[in-house]
Amino acid sequence: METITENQKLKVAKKIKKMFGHMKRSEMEYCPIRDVMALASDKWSILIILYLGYYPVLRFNQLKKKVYGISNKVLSERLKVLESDGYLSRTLYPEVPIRVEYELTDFGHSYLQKILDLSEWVTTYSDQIMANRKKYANAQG
Amino acid sequence: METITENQKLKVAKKIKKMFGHMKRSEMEYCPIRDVMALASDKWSILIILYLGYYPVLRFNQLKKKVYGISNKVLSERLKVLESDGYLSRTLYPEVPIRVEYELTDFGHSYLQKILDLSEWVTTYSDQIMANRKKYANAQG
DNA sequence: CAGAATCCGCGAGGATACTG
DNA sequence: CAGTATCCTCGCGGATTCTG
Repeated sequence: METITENQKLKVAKKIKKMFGHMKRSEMEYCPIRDVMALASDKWSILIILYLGYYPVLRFNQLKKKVYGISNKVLSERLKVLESDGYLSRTLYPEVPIRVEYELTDFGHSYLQKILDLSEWVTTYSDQIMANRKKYANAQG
Repeated sequence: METITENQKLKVAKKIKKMFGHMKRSEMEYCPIRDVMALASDKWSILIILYLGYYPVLRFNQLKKKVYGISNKVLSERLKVLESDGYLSRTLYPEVPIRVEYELTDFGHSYLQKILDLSEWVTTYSDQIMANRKKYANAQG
């Protein structure tokens, strides 16, 4: 683990102040950043976005198979939210039977890249985290 | 919104394959990345980490005041998890009355920087997301 | 096929009181 | 002061059935 200098810590503090400093404590509850993140950072949404990043376009039931274990209800809910926020597009083909295709928007792709960045970071440190967890568990008995 | 090229999309797909391709679908449920993320990306944990990034060291009740609205139970739970995973350190001073201080580890600082990166991205696009949301809501009636 | 509707369980999280 | 211990509720998410 590379050590973080005092200077870097100061920079971070400054950045936090810039980003959140203008907010009152009671407003932090409704912080737009958390609001935005909350809707697209849950377990199912991330999986949906990952699969749509891997397979360019997927239909409802295809997604349901890929996103192992998700229910109809939750899948359609998440898709609505993700469409509403602009992460993906929904295209309906009025054939018989009906066909609906989902794919990431440019915005969705942009988000996906951020997620992958974070995932890489997590991957780098996950062993260390697991070790920490074990050590802590043993220390607690 | 800058357009994303087909080439970039391919790169992303490749990266996804590299990171997740070796996993079976049923294993995605227990993906270590999601496991790690889940514990440190919830609403309260992020606030705790943010405040500890801004104030170098805080005691239990100080945190409780800063992290507006959190309950005793949840705060102590989150602190345990975050300590267990190595994001922060807990130092107990056996005075009377007792004193306990929390502060970020280097690892926690590293995570904080990732969070801030993501926040900056969200900030850049939050207006657009809100606009999308409104447009979608109106379209649905 | 792509969802909507309904019902239900359970577990995270809140409020409060208590303790070393 | 720094947390436990309890109790309770409320809403997410799962399973199933139904429909255009």
